Amino acid sequence: MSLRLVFMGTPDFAVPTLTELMGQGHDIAAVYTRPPAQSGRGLEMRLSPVHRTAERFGLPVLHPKSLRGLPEQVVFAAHDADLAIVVAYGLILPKQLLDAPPLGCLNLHASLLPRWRGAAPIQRAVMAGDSEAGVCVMKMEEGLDTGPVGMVEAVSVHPDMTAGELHDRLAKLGADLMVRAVGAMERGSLVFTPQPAEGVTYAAKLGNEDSRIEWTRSATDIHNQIRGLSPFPGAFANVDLGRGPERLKVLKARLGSGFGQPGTLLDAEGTIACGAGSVRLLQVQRAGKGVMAAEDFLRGARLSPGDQLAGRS
RNA sequence: CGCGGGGUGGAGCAGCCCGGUAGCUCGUCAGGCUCAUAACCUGAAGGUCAUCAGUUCAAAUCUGGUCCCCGCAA
Repeated sequence: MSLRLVFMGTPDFAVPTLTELMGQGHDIAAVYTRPPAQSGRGLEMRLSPVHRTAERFGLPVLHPKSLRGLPEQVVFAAHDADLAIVVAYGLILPKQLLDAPPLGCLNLHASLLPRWRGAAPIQRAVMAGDSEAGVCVMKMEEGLDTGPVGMVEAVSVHPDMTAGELHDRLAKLGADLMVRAVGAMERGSLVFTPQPAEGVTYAAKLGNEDSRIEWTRSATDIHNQIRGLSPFPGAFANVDLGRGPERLKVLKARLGSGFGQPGTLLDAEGTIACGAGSVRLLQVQRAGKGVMAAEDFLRGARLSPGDQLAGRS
């Protein structure tokens, strides 16, 4: 009545799927995740979210650095799984491994394929201002997110929705979708449809420059950038409050109504002029400080309408 | 020991370098003005300046320890 699975995943996004599959009573032979790494303040070794979840369930956890080597493939084959479930794992699966389970490998991807193949589909979708997003379950092949799609679920994206909100929504929806897909797989009733050749886009990994706010861009672009990067890693602007440039993360904003010289504070409510239009800050965070409402920031920063965020000059 | 910022009335900050009456912008409460108000005027309450120890006649301010929060980097 249940399948023998191998689960492969790393970040928070993958956790609900693992939890749901457990809840369905599937036999999870092993959980693969990225190896613990030094991260965070103090560079402590940290386990991935999936790693911690798997340990809580008492599941065996494997975290090889790579799956290319023959020994790893032998270990993988020895799990004798019917099917492998891959959700934001972060390692490339070589062909031998993809072919190992009788039912193959299913991947949960957070976009409406073929749009946004790749590393950061949720953020890229929001940053691009997409009004629709979703999750897909596809059968994995060698190419990057190119496999035929078995199930899709779409959601509309509200104009002020953040990537974080969409992420949580899709993680839950995706978990549900994957459970249904696995069930259908078990009954042999899951039909895969090749991805259309049209409409392919790639969601490149987020780089440092992606999070810098350039006030000369249009208000819409900036607003999309802000919500696409919220709450992590956060879009930021360099501001000068009299002690040299410092980082101001903008976690939440909405489109404003004024206009003016890009980068100028227009009113006491925190409206900043952009290249076209303006955005009104709602929630910000100064370097070293906690998240605060824009009005609190303005009070402490002693800025007044007409000031340039980046400083005089 | 990766680099760095910070903990000051309910909120956000200043004061610290050059020790000696607790300040600013708000919020709260009371009263006033007003047809009315989130506006304006007047007044009030509210702080062991994270914590422990040290230096000193005197510490928010200098020194050392501890706890907590956060930015960068990864």
